[in-house]
Amino acid sequence: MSQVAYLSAGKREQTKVQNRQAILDAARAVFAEMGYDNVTVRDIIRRTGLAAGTFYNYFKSKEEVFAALADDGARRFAPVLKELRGQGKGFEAFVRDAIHAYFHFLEKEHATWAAQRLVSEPHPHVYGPTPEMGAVFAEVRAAILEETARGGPVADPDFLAGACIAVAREVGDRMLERRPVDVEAAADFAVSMIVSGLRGLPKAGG
Amino acid sequence: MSQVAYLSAGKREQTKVQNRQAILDAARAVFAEMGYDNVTVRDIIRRTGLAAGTFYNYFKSKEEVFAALADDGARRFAPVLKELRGQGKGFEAFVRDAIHAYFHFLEKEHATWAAQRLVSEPHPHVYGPTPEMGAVFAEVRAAILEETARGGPVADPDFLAGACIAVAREVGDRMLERRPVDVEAAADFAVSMIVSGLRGLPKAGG
Amino acid sequence: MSQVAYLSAGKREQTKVQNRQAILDAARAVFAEMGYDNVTVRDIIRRTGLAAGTFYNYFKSKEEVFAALADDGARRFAPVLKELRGQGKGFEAFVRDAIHAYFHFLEKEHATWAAQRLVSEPHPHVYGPTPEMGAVFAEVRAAILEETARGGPVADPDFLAGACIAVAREVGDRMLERRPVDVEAAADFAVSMIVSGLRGLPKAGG
Amino acid sequence: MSQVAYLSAGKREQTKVQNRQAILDAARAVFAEMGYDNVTVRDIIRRTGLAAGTFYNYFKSKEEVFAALADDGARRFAPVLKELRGQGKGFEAFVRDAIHAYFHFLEKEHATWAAQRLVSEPHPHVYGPTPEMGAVFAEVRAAILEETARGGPVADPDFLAGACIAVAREVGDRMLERRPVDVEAAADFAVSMIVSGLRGLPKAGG
DNA sequence: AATGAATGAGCCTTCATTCAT
DNA sequence: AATGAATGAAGGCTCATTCAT
Repeated sequence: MSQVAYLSAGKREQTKVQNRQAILDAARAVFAEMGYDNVTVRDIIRRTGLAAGTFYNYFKSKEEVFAALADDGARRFAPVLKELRGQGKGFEAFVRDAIHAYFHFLEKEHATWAAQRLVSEPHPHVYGPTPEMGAVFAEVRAAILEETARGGPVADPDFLAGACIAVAREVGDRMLERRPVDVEAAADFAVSMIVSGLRGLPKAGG
Repeated sequence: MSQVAYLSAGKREQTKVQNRQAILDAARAVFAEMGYDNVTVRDIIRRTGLAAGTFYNYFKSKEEVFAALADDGARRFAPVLKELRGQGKGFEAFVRDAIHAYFHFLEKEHATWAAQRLVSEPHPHVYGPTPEMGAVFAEVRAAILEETARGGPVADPDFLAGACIAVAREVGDRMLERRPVDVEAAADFAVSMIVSGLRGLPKAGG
Repeated sequence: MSQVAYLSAGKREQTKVQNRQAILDAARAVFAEMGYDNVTVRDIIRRTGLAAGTFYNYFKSKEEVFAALADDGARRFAPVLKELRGQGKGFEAFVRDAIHAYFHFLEKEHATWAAQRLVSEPHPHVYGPTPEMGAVFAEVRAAILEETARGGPVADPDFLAGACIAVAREVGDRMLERRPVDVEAAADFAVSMIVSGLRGLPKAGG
Repeated sequence: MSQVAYLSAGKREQTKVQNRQAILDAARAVFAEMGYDNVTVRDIIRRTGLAAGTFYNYFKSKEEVFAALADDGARRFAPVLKELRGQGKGFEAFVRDAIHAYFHFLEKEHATWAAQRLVSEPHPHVYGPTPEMGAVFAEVRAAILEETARGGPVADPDFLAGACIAVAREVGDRMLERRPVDVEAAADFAVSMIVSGLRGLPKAGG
């Protein structure tokens, strides 16, 4: 029994992992299509082809799937940001790199998300959170605050972080909606807006 | 009943208008308290004290109430923007005035809205649309695009409008969450971010 | 509108009362047939022919229906017991009259209940509480305790009340299961068991 | 595995018996704690630590476990009753001995059961069957009928057996709920009620 | 045999919507 | 028009049972 344990861990375990992933994938898709609030557990499970009850073998609730997705996104994007921060290239370079990294991340990982706004037209859903965004935003915000602490603009940090995030998010969203997706152009625009915007704010000690 | 019909708007008419307004008011309140997605028609009518069926004499659905609220907001805010545009004080002045007008509007009309994000904490709702915002945004966006057309930055207009709106929205939201609500500070910040950001973008013919 | 209020209170109210009664009747029947624990709200509502949701217009839960039935039973039987107590005919006479009253009550009001044990054969349900019984038992118990306090047997009052109730209940149940239902014979038996049993217990001051 | 098959009951056999017993023990415990009706198969197997599917290697359903427990109880209590019957000490002595034996059995075997009614307070569960009780009652009833046949009271045997059983059951239940558990007092009370009660009934040929 | 994930029926409950009054 | 009870479609969730491993 245990002599093959170092292999793929048996068919059962494999299926289990696959199912879990299937649920996560389905959840991501329906969250994107219908917006978190409008999604039901049944919507998620229906898309997987699994039985209704199976969902509850993996997650206790919609919230838990969402959290898992967010963790997932954070786990994958956080290292990138951390490395950028460690490079010590200065504030504007960091913003530039972070935005580019984020936009590339968005594009690579979630090309499918563009559907979100289009599909949800009939109901007044405007900004649906996507799980990874929440996680990513938290990271970006932390990074920005940290940079701010190092002699950056002294404007209200919450307003600042919020505004930067809002711009990146907004432009990133729109980027994904377009065909073809032009990451460079979108990132350049966002960087320009943010960097210029920051320059206009009062500096510490200035 | 009809013996008083010689008045300008018989009692029926009066009640009709009042009921409609009661529903709108209740809807605005519960949208603010629970977030659009979580509101049920029952929540709305329960707050009016009217009977369930009465709702359907005025609106076909929650969506329709939302749209009506948005219209309402637009109707009240649009004239303000229009006047600002007509003053011909130049681009940056317009942005400044528009932002201030919007933030004051937010504060005056909807001081109660600040509750929205706080109460919805337990679930990952991030950006809840509020009806007036949709309408206001549409106005602001149109105004910005118009200004852009007059020799403003040539950056992608969708990105630009989106980014400006996003900043105003984000900062405005955060402003409402604070105690005390400091409209001037928030507006100054938003104006600074946007105006500086715009300056960094390439000008037409530049 | 109000000029007919002294009449049957309008068709709406009438239907409402009828529906409520239909649910109570259905509940009584299925409680009897399947035992309280095994009954689902759907079992109840299914038997009424009403829609599933309608149940919740009248009761919040199975428990509430049960309580309503119990109240009902108590309301109808309590006066009878009270009168018996007031007659001051002495202890044994009271027991005799109470048992007879109870058995007649059982028979008149709930001849349909006999189904209970027979139908529930497949599952090990032994003693299902029936709503009225709970109420009636509470009354009988109180009456017995009161009598006990007047110089009756000094045996443990809980044991005593429990035993009397158990005998009445048991014999009453069996009586209902038989065809024809012979109230007199059953009541005589129960009275005899209880009265003789009581005589064997030590008296106060004896 | 089979290399130890020369033992009286190979390991498999051993485990098989142990698992069966584990399920029975767990079932008894949860029946006592939550009441038969509220117990799910999952509750039972969860307590054993076995896998869900394993349950079905031993029993087809909750009902079957219940029956097995009842058999078990019967198997252990029946010999006691049989011996009492064989002693030929007369009717009342038999009743006395049987009641005492039953109450002692209750106390020894199931001291833990007292929880049953207390924990199930919130719902109107009144008399939950416990497996052994069913078996024991069957035995007691048979014994009583047999004694009745030997010149005892000629009252309706079903009423009589039912009433005796009901008294024993009721008082036994209440006994278990008390602290400390006083078997003698409870048994004396029950015996007194039953014996006196029987004396009041018409004798055969009397 | 034991395992434990998958299944899907079924329960409770809420809700938008209809419609007789 | 206003009323508010009835309706029935979902949705969340649990559970007995099966079955591949």
